[in-house]
Amino acid sequence: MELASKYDPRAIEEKWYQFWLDKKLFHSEPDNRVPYTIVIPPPNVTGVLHMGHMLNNTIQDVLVRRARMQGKNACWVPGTDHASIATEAKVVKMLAEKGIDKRSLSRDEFLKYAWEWKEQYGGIILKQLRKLGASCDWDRTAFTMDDVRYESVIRVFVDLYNKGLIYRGVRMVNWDPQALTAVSDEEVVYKESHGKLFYLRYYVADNETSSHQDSETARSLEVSKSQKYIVVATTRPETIMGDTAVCVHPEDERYQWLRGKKVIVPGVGRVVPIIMDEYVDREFGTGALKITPAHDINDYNLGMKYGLESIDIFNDNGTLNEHGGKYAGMDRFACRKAIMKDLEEAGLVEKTEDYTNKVGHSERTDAVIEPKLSAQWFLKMEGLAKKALEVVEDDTIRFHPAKFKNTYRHWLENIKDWCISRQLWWGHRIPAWYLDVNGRVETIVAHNEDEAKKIATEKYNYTGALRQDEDVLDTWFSSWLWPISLFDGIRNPDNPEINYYYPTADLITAPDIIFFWVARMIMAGEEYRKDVPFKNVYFTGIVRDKLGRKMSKQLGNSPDPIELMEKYGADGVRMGMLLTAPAGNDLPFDEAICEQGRNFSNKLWNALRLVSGWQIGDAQQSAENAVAVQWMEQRMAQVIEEIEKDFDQYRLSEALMASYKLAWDDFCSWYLEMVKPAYGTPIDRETYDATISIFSRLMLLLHPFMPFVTEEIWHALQTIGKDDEKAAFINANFSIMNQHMPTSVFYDQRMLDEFDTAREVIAGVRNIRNTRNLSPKEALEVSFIAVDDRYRFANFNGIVQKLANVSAINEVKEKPAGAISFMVGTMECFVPMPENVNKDEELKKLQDELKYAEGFLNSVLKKLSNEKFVGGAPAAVIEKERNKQRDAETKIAALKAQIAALS
RNA sequence: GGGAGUAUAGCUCAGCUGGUUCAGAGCGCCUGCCUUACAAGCAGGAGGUCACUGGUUCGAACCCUGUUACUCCCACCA
Repeated sequence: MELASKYDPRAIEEKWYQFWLDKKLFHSEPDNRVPYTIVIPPPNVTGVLHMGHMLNNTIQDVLVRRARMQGKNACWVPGTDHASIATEAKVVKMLAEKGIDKRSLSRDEFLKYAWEWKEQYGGIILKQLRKLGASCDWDRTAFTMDDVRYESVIRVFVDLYNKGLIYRGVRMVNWDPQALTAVSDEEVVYKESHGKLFYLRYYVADNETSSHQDSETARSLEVSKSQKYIVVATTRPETIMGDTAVCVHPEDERYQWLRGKKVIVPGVGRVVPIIMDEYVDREFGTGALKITPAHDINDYNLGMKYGLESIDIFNDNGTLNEHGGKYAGMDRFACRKAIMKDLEEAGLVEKTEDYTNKVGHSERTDAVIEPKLSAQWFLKMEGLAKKALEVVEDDTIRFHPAKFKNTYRHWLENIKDWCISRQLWWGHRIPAWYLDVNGRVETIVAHNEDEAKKIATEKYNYTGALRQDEDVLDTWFSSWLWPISLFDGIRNPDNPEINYYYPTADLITAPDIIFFWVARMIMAGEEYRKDVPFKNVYFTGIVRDKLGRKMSKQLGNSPDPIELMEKYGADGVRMGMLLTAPAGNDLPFDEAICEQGRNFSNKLWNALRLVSGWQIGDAQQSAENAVAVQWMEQRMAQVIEEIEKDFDQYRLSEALMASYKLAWDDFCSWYLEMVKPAYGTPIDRETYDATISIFSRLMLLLHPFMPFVTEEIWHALQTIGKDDEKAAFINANFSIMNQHMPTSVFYDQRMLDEFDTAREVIAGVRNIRNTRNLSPKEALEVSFIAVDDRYRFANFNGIVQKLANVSAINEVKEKPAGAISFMVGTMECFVPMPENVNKDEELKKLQDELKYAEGFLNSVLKKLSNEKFVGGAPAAVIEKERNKQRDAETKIAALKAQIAALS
């Protein structure tokens, strides 16, 4: 059968993926083999594949495929994440486009829309992963909100609550007054904004009784201009209604006189204490800070520390509430203007400056974020963090690259309790119910409403309606259970699956979620399995564009992965990504590198074309071919050893590069050229079989990286020249996927060294041809003087003759007259060519070489004459230096002789 | 502001325990080739003061000091 000269991945990739699915080759069930488990970092259920996924999943697939071929029971579990914030935002937007306001819907109505959305768009990304060749066990596909996972989350919440690790508390959240929801820190974007810095006078209240006076009296005090005051700088004068203290640095000499005093909030008349705390930056403004505990996170912390009152002056929509006094009902920004006007008039403003600072805006609505106190659920971190840190510190879990240990440690040592509630509807609703008993609100945490009702009856003798908490859990509160919940290890902690597959082997993820996800999975693992969730964490880099910018939708600098795969083939794109992606390094993505991958597929394809065209003759194997096969075997064993080492250290790009060079350079450029029969002549059976075998094993080595082209070629090689057996072979489930990965074996280093010499001789001859414009068809002669057995290459004589088109190779004692020379180690090689020798050129070349050799010898001699070196360096090192000396001396003598002969 | 990291060829990176002729690889570039598998190819070649500075050592790309530049993470200044 004729093969096209260009490899076309499209049909081939589709064919084999379907084949693998049909034969259920990705499916895993517990058995006697060693398990190798990877759980996918679940992408957002409504997301689409981007370059980050491509990288991440390619790496997972490489590891899984390799493990499978190593005879392990490989199981890669796919799934998606409900991604509460992102998904809810998308649904809200979709509804808005239809003219539906989320606030007009009931929770159930909204969730119905959300589920519809999920059914429609959910899982697109998993389909896309198939194009990439991902060998996931699709039968196990999970979703963080499917029944098993939902129930697992609820159980864990109840369990942790009962253990006293979950509590409800008040915390400052980022409030979006437009969307009327709290948003996470990640959804706040800080923007430079030009505002003003207002300097306000806070008069000292001398009369101690003034703190109990009504505001009328206070206001009359305030107009008494004879009194002293302190000036406070603020960007947000509208919040002074919530001021409950003024803070200065305890060592600030300017304000020592205020120690223990009280001041009057301008325009408000409230008398508040002066407090002293080192938090204050003396350099900023006037070194005095007004404290508004309800509306600033730092003020809130100081308020807690000094037991200050917290006065919330805003409504949820950003207008002032009843605490705003005359400004009540006014928008916060309108209020800012109004209040400044009033203060100016009252003479309470010292000055106003232009000021640029960063103001948090909501990523979604662009509204200015208002810090707001609200009740939230928290998970205590202390005990969990301690264990999670230990297992990484003692290398029970290894990070690749290890530098991320530092980041991890730093975070865990400064960890705060985890706020696990979110004011959203899409997610796992918090299983807490409230009831009023004798005017008090009681909380019941239960697995479901029925259980809650039962508890209400038993504990409080209450049979009325229960009110469930409106919030849902942070998305990470389900993903942290992922390695356990995927195998139902929360609900059924002793089931055969969890016992077999857990702990998983490797986790492949991006470093930006080391805290959100990695650390928390480790905590959950320790808490619910008393064991780590994985043994290695491979941190991928971030995919950037050529200019080093992060890929993003806004910039439009992200190529569409599907289009890329159509252009270069999935194998080409996989290889392109892996070649530039050492662990933990950012990856400046350039389409050109996928081209390299495509070219490589094509190279392999053409090697198949070559081999499949060979006719087999009756001749005995020639000595040259026998040597070629032997050498290729040695070389392959050597590279396999390298590859194994690379994989052990998770250096995937190095492993791929080594395989690439083995296939392209050693196999195609050298080996195939060595054994390739002349046009029209057959090849001997022995060499042919060896070539098929080597080629096949090469495909095995490459298969984890380039699954499609290797399966195609491997199949072709097994059935080459046996068209009638092809169908049966395919039906028999034979796949490269379940072949055994070649392992390293002993190899003969001397043979490899000898070939290197031969290769240099070949290169030397080719170079002479090249520089002198000699046709490759014109056979040349080579002679050499070998003073050192290390540089003999007798076994490769025939090969040198074939590849360099040399008619004869002679060992000589003296340099032949009229020859061009070159050196390989200490061996002098000559190509007799009297008519072509340019004496001056030759002389210059030789003299340059001599100069270098002499310089080199000098440095070696210097070392060897240094007593401290001879005394201090290891014997092996000294021996090496002696060898260098001998080699250099030999070479210098040879060069001098040549120079003498020429001149 | 706190923490971590990086700096080697035009680009992206290796260089492991300081010691081979150590200054490497891939891509790119240059030259010559449509040589019966492959121009998505073949052969050959040029490219670097290992950021800078001082030190340790018989010996430094590698260890230490400082400087500079960049990157990332965390916190965020009224």
